[in-house]
Amino acid sequence: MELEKYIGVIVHRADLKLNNYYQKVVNPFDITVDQWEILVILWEKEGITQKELAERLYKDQTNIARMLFKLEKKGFVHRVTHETDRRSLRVYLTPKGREIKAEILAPSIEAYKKTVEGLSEEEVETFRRILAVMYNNVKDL
Amino acid sequence: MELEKYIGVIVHRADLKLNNYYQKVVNPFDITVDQWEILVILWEKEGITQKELAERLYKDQTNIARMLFKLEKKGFVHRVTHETDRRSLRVYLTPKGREIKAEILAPSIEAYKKTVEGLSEEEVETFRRILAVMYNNVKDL
DNA sequence: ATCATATAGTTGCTATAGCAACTATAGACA
DNA sequence: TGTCTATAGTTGCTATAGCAACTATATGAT
Repeated sequence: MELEKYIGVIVHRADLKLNNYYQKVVNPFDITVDQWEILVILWEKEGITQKELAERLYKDQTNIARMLFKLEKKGFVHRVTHETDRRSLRVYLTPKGREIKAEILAPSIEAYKKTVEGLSEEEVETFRRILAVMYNNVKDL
Repeated sequence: MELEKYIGVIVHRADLKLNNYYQKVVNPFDITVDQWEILVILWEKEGITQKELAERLYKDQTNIARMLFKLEKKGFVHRVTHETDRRSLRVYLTPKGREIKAEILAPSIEAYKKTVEGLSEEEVETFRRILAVMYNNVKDL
């Protein structure tokens, strides 16, 4: 069977190119794409714990911790021990972390538009639906 | 804009899950998914150089070299200096590398079937087409 | 033949992914 | 109170990704 027939192979290749492009979009803000994902969640709601952040982003708690460490070092977030559960850390944005929200929106939307260029809304919706089916097909295997 | 609206985000999540599943499929053979990709190419044609392998797989030559080093260490391939261009290395399979070809085929096809379960052939084709459009949209940006 | 440039591959660095082992704290229960 | 178990987070390890700098060899122009 040819390599390109495997869904995982072509999705992986697309993922790399997409990530590459999105990285260029967020580069001017001195963050990585994954760090940007964290910020998107925090712009919506601050004070959540690392564990909640990991669940929300479907990412490993280990890596969320490391990404937050880098974001903290760069001055975008700070972490505070949870008042009633001293095992947990609540994550908050710094002024610097809040500032870039507005600046990054336009280039983000632009990136989305460029990604789906030449496709109808129906096609994009179809794509989302089929991708979700595949995701659910393999997620617990 | 919501995080899940971004194509890169959902494709990335799907990619991770797919890779995770495929890794479990090839685990019994003591290889990683990316090492399997290299073997698939070599099963079709041996003696190609690292550079050709990288181009064929759309991967970084640096990483191909490192993966080949691991495959060589595990005894699946061996590398021979090109006869007329001593900068190049030709990659060949060892008997061990050739052997697993037949064994790995059935589980691979099974994995493909599980991935596209519940989808018609038309839907899978549509998915491939749209993914290709998105890939081409961002590949040179 | 010589010299400049291009190419194949390697090394080193930083990023995320994911797993196992570990620390510290919480919570339940005798 | 003391103990057992569950949970939040960290550390260490190995994998790929991608970029820059480097070595060695090849090639083209003069």
